[in-house]
Amino acid sequence: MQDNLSRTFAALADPTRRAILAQLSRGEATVSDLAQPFLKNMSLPAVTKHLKVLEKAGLVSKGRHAQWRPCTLNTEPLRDAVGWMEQYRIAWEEQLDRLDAYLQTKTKGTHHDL
Amino acid sequence: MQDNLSRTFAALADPTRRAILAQLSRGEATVSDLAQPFLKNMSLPAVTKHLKVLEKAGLVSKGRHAQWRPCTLNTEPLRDAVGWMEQYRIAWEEQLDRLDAYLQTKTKGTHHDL
DNA sequence: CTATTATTTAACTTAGCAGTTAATTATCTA
DNA sequence: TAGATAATTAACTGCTAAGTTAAATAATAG
Repeated sequence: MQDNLSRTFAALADPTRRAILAQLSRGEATVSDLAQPFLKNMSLPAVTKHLKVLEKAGLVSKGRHAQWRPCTLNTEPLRDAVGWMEQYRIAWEEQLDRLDAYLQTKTKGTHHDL
Repeated sequence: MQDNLSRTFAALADPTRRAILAQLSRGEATVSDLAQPFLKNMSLPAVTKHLKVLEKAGLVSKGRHAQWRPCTLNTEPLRDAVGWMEQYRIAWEEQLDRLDAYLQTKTKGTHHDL
């Protein structure tokens, strides 16, 4: 996976990783804090691996404090991803307009107007 | 890959597929239209597969016109993806604020103010 | 029916991801 | 130093994704 944008989207393409980011958006957390909600379903090394994917995408930074590794959210890649999607805003607003127009012509011929 | 959001992000995690979407945002195109920019680097079946990934994510719809399959962009999954990211807007605006504050304290002590 | 164009499917290879358990490293505390 | 806690690394498995070439299907045109 060559480029940053691909790495970011790939990192987001997993519900566990998205949940980790959601948790980090509420503040710093250690690896075991982050792992705790998942330990019924997966092992700690699995969470470590997910964090590594998020780190490589630049979405998470890991610090050191004694034996803990406090993690923080880094939003810059998210901004880049949204930025890439913004280029489609025109296209999707057109689609909403078409839907709008369609719904209007649809109601025009029925008894539901008014 | 269970859920729609994961499928959408996974579909976006490839530069070829993003380029296909970019082309479709400029209007309807057939499979060979879409494939043409890539045929130096990959085969036509490879493009067919990429399109299938985009279809399964709901990002592309394929019609029929004689032997051609005209493809169109479907932006709804993109809206969902942006919607998911919006929940981090608060977090990332805080980051911008912190950066801002940092830059201000940094300039305060230098000769660069004014 | 045959040939041509557009696209897909089949069968296969290669590589990487997500998970596991067991062992290792890092750090603090007694 | 020994033991406990936090986290990572190693080695392995199973699955899926991305690409290939060759064959099959869909539709048109002669």
